[in-house]
Amino acid sequence: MVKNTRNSRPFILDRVTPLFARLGYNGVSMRDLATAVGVTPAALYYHFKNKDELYAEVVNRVFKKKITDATAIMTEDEEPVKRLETFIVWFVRALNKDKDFQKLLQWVMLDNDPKRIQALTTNTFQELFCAIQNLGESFKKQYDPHLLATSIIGLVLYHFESLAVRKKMPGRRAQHDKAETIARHITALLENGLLAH
Amino acid sequence: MVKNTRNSRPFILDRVTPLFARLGYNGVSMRDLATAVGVTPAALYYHFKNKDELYAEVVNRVFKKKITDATAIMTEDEEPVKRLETFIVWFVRALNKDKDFQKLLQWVMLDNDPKRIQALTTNTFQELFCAIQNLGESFKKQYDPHLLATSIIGLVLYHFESLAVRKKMPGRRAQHDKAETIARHITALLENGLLAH
DNA sequence: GTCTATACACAGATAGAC
DNA sequence: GTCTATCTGTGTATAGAC
Repeated sequence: MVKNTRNSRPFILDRVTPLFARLGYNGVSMRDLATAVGVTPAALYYHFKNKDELYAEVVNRVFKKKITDATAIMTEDEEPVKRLETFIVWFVRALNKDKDFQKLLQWVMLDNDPKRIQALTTNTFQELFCAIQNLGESFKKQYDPHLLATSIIGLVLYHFESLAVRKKMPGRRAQHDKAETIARHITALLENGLLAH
Repeated sequence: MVKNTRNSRPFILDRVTPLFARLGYNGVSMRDLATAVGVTPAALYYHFKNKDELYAEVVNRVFKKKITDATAIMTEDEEPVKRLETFIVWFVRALNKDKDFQKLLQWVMLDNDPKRIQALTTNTFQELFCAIQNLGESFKKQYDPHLLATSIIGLVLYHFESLAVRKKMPGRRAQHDKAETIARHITALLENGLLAH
């Protein structure tokens, strides 16, 4: 029987996600998290076995829906160029809108636990990565699919990963933050390259 | 007067760098670091004011020389295409060879301290970033220099940031780890794009 | 210059009252 | 379902012996 629906699992995850996203697993304590939820640490342990499980649920919840959406886009029955463009626009928008998603993606890449990496890869990323690889193959034989998929993802991601540093750079303008501007730049560069005439 | 030269500052930094690189600032304790050096925590506090200073020195030392080398390459008196290619080869090789450099670069991007970000940006990254921006401008007017510089860096970096996850992906081959292969792929993609005929 | 010993705050986690 | 109280380990950091 639920005594206080405000503090059930989804509510806790909502409150806790931004903290993990900003400071990482080792950057926050159960006390910090409890404070953010508005309860005591003991209450957290009623709902989640330990800190690890809480973190895993946060990451899972944030990624699951996004990746499903993305995979749907990638397997649509469109011509390759169109599919690539749709994906880039979706990816840029998702990263721009959901900062927690973007940050957690960054933290997850630095994780050292082989089990967590394995789980995340096979359960979450694999399907999308393969879809991007397949898309890449439909362009030209000259590019290795694995390397091409990596390049595409990195090209998009880094515009957000580097934000804190780039903000301090000379030549920086407000328009560089707009999702549409970034998406258009990436698409053009990826399709035409630097030396197109 | 130096009693034990084995444990002076450079020696400590050497021993401590891989730990910070692998686990991040919050992932290691002064006890861990002292053990890696082969001394007690108290000895560490004789050489460094606190953990913050130790970390700052590690990051600074690892980045300083690399960035100087890179900036030299970027300001050489060569034609743009050649300069870009040289830079990419250098960058890929540096990331491939020095895993600590690569990992610290990743950790630094997740730092939340405005002071540390500011210091690192102006003292370390700015010069190189501007050089890449300038190089980008010599290609075509159609690409925004700031966005283009970001794209080039991200294109290279992500091949290394994503390594742990990509290792578990189907379609992965040993050649994808070779610096030359990665550099050639990135250069080709960047210059010609996906739709070149 | 490095040690032993230790202070003291804070970490994750649990027991048991309500 | 959430609390108070608390255990135990580990965190950063220092004092003072050698």
